[in-house]
Amino acid sequence: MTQQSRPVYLKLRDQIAAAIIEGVYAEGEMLPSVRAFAAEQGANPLTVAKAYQQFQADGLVEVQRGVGMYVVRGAAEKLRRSEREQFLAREWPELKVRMKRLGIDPTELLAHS
Amino acid sequence: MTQQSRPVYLKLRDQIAAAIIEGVYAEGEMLPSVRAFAAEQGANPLTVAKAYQQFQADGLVEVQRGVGMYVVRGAAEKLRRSEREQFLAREWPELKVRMKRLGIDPTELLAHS
DNA sequence: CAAGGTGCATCAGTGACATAATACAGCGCG
DNA sequence: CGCGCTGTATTATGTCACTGATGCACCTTG
Repeated sequence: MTQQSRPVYLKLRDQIAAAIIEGVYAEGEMLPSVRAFAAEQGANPLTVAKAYQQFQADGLVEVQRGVGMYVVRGAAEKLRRSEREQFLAREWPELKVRMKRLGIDPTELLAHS
Repeated sequence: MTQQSRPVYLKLRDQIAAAIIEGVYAEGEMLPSVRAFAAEQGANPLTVAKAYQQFQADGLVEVQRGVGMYVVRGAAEKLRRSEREQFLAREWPELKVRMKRLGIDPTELLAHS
């Protein structure tokens, strides 16, 4: 049967993204080192590095070799915008279809807030 | 960068589940044979069989050896209920948190219907 | 310079996934 | 019965994402 568990590096990636957006890792500040974060999360440093890499590629964090990775100014808002766009374009459409198929009314769900 | 492509057998499984709920494969009727469906989808018969297996295990389809797999009566509603429950319990909570973080107002999305 | 911290490149191992080639057991129909 | 269709069990192979261990280059600090 196997399973389909979300890869660790993606979980970490989402977790970090949320932290950046919410200001836990404020702009201009340093991200936890790959080793520190790995130890904290019980993961492998390389796996953490893989999660960090995407932010670096997107220009959301800057690497100072031998020092660490810093959150770029405007990263939080930039990240929020791109994630928002991704969500609306990719996930929401099929999500809406699926909810309709399951007989779920989105407006009803908001009442339980 | 790798990918994160959903396994084929899970895609097929979702596709079939949707078809059952929507009545494309009506109750009492026969599902496409593993070979036929495999040829149609460009997949391997074994992969299709793997997708079918879950429905069989959940008692949603019945196997008549040498004949084919039939959709059990009440399968559509049963499937809808279980999927609905899954969605509300597992996906929606974190989805709600995530939407809030991204500054997305669910009510706004309904306007685009 | 020496020590300890950073990220990162390289190589390797593991397991899920998909495909393939057969073979078998059961059923329907001519 | 014989043919063709069902699902399924078996075995094998190949691929690839994921994870991990090791070592290196770079920086800061004392």
